[in-house]
Amino acid sequence: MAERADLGLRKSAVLHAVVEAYVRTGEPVGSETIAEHAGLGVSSATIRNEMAALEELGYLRHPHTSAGRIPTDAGYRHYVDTLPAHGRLRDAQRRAIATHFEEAILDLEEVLKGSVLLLSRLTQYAGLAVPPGASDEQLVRLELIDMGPTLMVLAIGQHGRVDKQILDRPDEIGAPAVAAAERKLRTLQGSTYVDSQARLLQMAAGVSSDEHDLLLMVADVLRLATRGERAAHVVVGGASNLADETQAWRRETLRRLFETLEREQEMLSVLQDVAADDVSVTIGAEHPTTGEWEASIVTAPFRSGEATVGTIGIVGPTRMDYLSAMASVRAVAERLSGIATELDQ
Amino acid sequence: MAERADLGLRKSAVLHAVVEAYVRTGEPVGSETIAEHAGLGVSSATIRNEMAALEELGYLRHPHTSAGRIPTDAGYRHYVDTLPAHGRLRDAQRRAIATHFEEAILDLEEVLKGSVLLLSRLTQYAGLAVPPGASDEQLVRLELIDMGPTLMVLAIGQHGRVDKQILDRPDEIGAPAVAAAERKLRTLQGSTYVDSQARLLQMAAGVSSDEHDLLLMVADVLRLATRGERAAHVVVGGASNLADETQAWRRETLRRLFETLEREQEMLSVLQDVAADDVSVTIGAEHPTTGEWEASIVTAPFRSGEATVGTIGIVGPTRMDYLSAMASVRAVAERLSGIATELDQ
DNA sequence: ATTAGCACTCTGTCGGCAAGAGTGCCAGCT
DNA sequence: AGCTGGCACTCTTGCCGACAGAGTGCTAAT
Repeated sequence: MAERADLGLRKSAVLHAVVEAYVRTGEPVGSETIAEHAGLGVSSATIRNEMAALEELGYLRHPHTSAGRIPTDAGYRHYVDTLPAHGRLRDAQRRAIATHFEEAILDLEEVLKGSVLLLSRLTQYAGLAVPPGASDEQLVRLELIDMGPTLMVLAIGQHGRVDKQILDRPDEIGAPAVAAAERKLRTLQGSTYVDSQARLLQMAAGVSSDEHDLLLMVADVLRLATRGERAAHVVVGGASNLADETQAWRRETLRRLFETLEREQEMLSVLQDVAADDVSVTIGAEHPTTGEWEASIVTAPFRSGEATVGTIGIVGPTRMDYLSAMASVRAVAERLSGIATELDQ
Repeated sequence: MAERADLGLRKSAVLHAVVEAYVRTGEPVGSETIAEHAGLGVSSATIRNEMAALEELGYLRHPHTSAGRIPTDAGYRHYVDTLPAHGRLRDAQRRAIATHFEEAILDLEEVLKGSVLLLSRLTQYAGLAVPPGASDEQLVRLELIDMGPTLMVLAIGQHGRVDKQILDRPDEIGAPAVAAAERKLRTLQGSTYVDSQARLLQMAAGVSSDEHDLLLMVADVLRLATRGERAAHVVVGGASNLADETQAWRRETLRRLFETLEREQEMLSVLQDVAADDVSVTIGAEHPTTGEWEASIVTAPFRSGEATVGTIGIVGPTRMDYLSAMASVRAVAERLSGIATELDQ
């Protein structure tokens, strides 16, 4: 962020004006426009000089000799980093959020689905969320259900999460081994997912090979529920907004974007890369994946008490209304923190 | 299908040739092309006459005076209805299907997700599926779990389906009522979803108002699991294929298509409208929704024994390779029938 | 340091024109 | 009676050149 100081007040103001005009119109913006509407009290020639300097610094670029300027990813970055204050929501948006969170809260997973859709409506981009893992949640149930040819591991958490996994049942494992394992599992009800996982590994050490295998499988289900592949899936909503014709994506880019949105694994790793302590913005080529999409991601963590438990945000074109997107994401994340904290009482 | 006879062999052959050429190239096809490549042994002038007649009948249309012909929805319909035989899969496709179904089958829901992706890869369109409801499945578990401020209804079916619903717990319902309801629920384990539902309604008649409400809520969870909104959700996969640039959709149409694909309810009702006993094709304006999309849907039911339990298929542009799509959908549906039947033993 | 002025460059659009594709129809042939 | 070759006609597409418009970059003056 050394550039911020280097840039000087007026250059910064010009950059802001260019970003805002370009985001609004989608057209490259010329010096005249800025001179007239940005209220800087200087002529277009001066703006031209500033713009040339900003281009030299890598914040703006030129589609061709005689077109206006477009912000580069670095330009958007500087813009975002120097936004004077938190964006304000429009009244309608504020009301939409208030209304949305009026309903009774029962199931955090459902709330997240709804919140992602809410964000997609507020911003006209696509909403994303990573739900909490179950680490510190207590197990209300942990069962191994004998379903004949298969076994089902069933874990229910204190806040209503249900994880199931159907396992192939190796022929050599008989009902007694299952029953024995099942008895051990019952003793874990009431402890947390992480503790249970550890205790399962201990238990598995001192038992018959059949039972040993079963306990390890159960431990694995808990592992998946606490983090990683299965439990921490990604909730996507309102992706169709991205196909809107006002978004300037080429067809091929759009296809790749949708393709990745379908792959939970990949989305998860991207979101883990970009997540931060506060509202965080990742612009275009700042991350390989968003670079490929010519897209930006705005995320914010939500917390239960002090601990970050999940992430929510949006993905949209680099030509994004960052101020409004950040305000919406921040507002929704705050509400979610409230809900998550309350549910964890 | 009266038109089929009316049409005459040669007209039909011309229509087939036009459809196939258009599907292959995406360009309006002229009489010359057909005369040269369709092997009908007549001149282009004759083809022109036939084409004019087909246009008169509403099977072909003309983008403008001097362009080739494009099939109308009715043209595709006739083409599909008069396809001489079942399409054959290419060896690579056959192998892809065989490989895909080699894995151990544990969970029908997982199998469906995989099958939908398989179909989307085989056809380059988007895969769709409606999973079975639970009507005749037996309940392995039916529980009402007291989670403090909320209650969770949990139903587990014999084939591994898990339905949960978190309920708001009205203040006036105390632990005794929950425990009493819970005892009644246990007696239902082993009966089918539909039977249990009926018996719950009977039970609810003769008990205290608190318990009455609880039992009705549980019955409602079972109702949703057997049909309708919640249980019979729609599995979608490979939707990004539809954004491929070779598909001629306008941006706005594409957006609407994606938007609807996100709405399970709407998709479900569309799929229920178009489903039939065998491989079924719905072309463009034959259904309001597919009409709006300029798309076609190919579906086939899959069965357990004799009973149809679910639907699988694809959605793609009306300019679709119907023969190959039908062959793929048929092949996958047959495999699924095998799996569903086996799981139901 | 700023600005007015101006030459320059590049895009986008429009009209015209030629080539090409494909039709529709007619007259003659089998 | 049905098919076909021939031909005029129509419409699209691509291309060219011209032109207006937008916006820049530079220079000289303040």
